[in-house]
Amino acid sequence: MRPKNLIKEEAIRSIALQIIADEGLENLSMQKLAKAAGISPRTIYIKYENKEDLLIKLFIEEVLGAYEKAVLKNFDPAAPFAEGVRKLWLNGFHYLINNRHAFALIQHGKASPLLNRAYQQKNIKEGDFFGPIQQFLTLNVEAGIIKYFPQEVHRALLFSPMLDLVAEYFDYQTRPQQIITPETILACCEAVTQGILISKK
Amino acid sequence: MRPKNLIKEEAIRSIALQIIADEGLENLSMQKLAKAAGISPRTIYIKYENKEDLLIKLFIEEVLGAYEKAVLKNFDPAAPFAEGVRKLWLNGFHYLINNRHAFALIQHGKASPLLNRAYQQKNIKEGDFFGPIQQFLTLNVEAGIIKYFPQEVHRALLFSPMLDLVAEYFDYQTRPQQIITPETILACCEAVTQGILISKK
DNA sequence: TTTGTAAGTAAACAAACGTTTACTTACTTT
DNA sequence: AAAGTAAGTAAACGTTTGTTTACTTACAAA
Repeated sequence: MRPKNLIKEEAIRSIALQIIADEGLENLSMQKLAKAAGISPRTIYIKYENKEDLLIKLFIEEVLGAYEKAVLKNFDPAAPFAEGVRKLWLNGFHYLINNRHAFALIQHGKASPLLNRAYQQKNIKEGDFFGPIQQFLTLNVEAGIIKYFPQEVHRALLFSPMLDLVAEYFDYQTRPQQIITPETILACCEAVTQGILISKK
Repeated sequence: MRPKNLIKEEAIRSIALQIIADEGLENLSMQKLAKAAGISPRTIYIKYENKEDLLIKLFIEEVLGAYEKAVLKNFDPAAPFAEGVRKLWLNGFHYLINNRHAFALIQHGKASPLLNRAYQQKNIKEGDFFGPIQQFLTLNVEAGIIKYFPQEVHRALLFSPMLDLVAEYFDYQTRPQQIITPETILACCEAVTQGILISKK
């Protein structure tokens, strides 16, 4: 039996991400993708059931999986709160600005009903997505260091500004001066941290 | 000369928004839209140059315009900082949870290169988009009440968690218990406010 | 070295795409 | 009341869509 050509599999995924980032999800077609990857449309269907299957696997496995790994790299849930948040911010920020295509699909994941549903199902099936972060937050709530919120709310407060700053970073890449510097990121990280600390009166 | 039927114009816009919210931008087609609105495809082309023109006008005029108006309703740039932010949060949150279709297109605006470009151009042409908020922030920076950041960064810190919470609100609408309550919103609003205040030591 | 078989290709399928053509309708102006 | 005209329709344009059919290729196992 002829073995799968893994290089072609990788080409499909990376070129699909590139088209989505440059032209949007609405402009990705199977035929365009095949032509850009230098393969027959049929070959895509050997590796993926159909277009939806390709998009979902791209989003969940290729993008979210790698993003989670990058964010959690060298992260210690037992670290002091401010230090832990800083680690997560810097990991996430550096990964995303160096992986523009992945960031683009993450943004699509918040807009497209198809990807949104897939994400919700993944979150339900594997409750431990970004598990160490949940553990980290629970520890700090129980220690009376930060305010209690449901985990989704904690995530919105702590990390959604970071994603917005990545978007601004890319916007400013085409302009003469970048305003999203490493110092900006650290200052913003401190601000969100300060926001959910229980203030010592 | 036969006058334009404004009811049909409104139908095109509202049904387009509905399709985008329910099926995603990638599943909106001119023929599908015409059929759903009970009109001929040609009629859409009387009011819009082409599909891109329709999407951009929907996004900029119909959605962002109305959103800006709702957020700024009864907002006073001279109000105390915490009070002003609270007003903006409540205005925005209530508008978005009552206008699911508008929220969906705003999310697409962050993902789709077409809409993203259109937004950037609008922002460059009319520098006063969300002008009263800029004024409000400048006032509070100059008074030494809040930390200085570029306006885009201020907006990321103050408002991106709110949009994320709206997304969570809709996610939880299909589940037995809503976790994003008015109390949650107020508590989160206080957290982001606390984050950018200059702490009195 | 031959053979079995899944991986891969080129070409095609019907359906749907964005947009236009040819025509009719309804209202304003005279 | 008649004429002029932009709004509107039904049907079609050529192209592209997602997916499949019929065939070839390249490798593992025998």
